Amino acid sequence: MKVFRKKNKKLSDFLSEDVLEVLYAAGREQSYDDGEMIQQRGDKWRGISIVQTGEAIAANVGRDGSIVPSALIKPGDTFGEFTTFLDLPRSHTIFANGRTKIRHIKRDRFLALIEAEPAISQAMLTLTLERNYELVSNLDSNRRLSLPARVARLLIAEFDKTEKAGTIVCRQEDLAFMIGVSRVAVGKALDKLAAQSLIETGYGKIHVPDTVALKKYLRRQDPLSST
Amino acid sequence: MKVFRKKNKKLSDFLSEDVLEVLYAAGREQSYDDGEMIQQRGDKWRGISIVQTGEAIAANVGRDGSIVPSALIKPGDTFGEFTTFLDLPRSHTIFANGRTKIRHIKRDRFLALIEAEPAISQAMLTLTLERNYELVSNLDSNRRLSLPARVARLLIAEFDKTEKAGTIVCRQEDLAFMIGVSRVAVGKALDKLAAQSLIETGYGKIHVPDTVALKKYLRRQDPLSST
DNA sequence: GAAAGAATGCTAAAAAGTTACATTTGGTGC
DNA sequence: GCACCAAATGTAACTTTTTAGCATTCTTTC
Repeated sequence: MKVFRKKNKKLSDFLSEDVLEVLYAAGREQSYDDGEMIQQRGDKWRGISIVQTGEAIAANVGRDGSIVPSALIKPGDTFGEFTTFLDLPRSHTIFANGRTKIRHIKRDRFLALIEAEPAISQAMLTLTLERNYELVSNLDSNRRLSLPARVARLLIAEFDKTEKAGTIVCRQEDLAFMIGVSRVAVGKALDKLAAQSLIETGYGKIHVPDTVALKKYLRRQDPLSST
Repeated sequence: MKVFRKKNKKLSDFLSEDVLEVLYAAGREQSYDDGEMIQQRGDKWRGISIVQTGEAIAANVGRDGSIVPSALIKPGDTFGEFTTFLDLPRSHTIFANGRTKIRHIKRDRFLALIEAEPAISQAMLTLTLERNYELVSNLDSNRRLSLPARVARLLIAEFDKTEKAGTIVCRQEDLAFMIGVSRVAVGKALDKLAAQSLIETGYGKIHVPDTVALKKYLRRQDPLSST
């Protein structure tokens, strides 16, 4: 399964080298083999973890026992905030995707650290607000927009602002998962977009001949959209 | 329209009297009459606002121009975080609901303040993470659960943990709005719950004779649910 | 206690989404 | 290059939800 790249900012974008070093020094680095479990949903271990090299996949177990990946965690990304600040157990099971090194910082140690270095909690606050905003605007779009528009929104997000055209390599099933509907529904939505020549579908890929036109289409559907 | 109460924590739950005083002193108090507009979607004014007395309603403008309330902001609640930390324009239009006093703190002033008082950004971080967690678990439920189960979940959230039974005063339309479906669909879902004697519907109210039974029903539908 | 307004109930048709199964596509080994 | 297999997409029947209209029931108020 393809997990779409998150283009989000990271802690390291907000912290100076000095602070980062202090932060890293507070943790214990651990290596994981490809596929190895890093944490399990429900685990009580509390603290912040930072991916150093490699990547990890956060997943949930579906009702039928199948494993449903939900996010790709890349170098510089953190997880464990809920356990550290909200006293909640781990909400996802996380696996290493390829050989991966992760730095774990114990809760108490981390809390002491942000006491000493206020920049850390401010950086985390900014990141969390960003994520929050993203969640809210997704929720909002999903309410107001038709499925073709939501698909268009997702496709647009995969392009950099300046790209005029391009091909996205992904299966319809991946899009379906991200949006939270069935593959068939996505297929129909893609048909509708294709009927307006906004996209061209292929086997395992989708070509967008004119990103500007697609954005214009989305704006027509969603006047409030600022994206 | 009834807007469901948020039972969330507030900044004041995390900050000492001293810090709170400093925070309040940094702002300028402003009074609003009932219905007066406090901010408008798109406004560029940056800073944090804290409700002191009264309450405010955050709303969005629907596609048809109708005003759709989306949250009730109560004393102690804050808004404006996105504008302060993410450089985004105001995402909602906010009206005073009854005579309301609000303390506005300018962005630069606020940033200087959290530099001096790290406890503030840490408190905000905790609050934001909490909200984040709520959003994620909602998103998740909505994906996996049938409509009756989602309705049940919403009803359960209205009770305190200890309450064994009770009546919720709300229109089906309010439930529909919160879940994001039509009133008719909610009506049918309520019928299904009523058929299992989990609830009793009334005019503008819903009675839950046994919250434990309702929770049990929800858990049956959603094994992952911890709520 | 009648009238007006508010909320729910009901119906039917259309739209959107799901499930299960069929077909097409692209790679692999020979 | 061809036969085959797995992966990805397409199709069709079915279910859920929406929309929209009107009917009914409940509450408040005069």
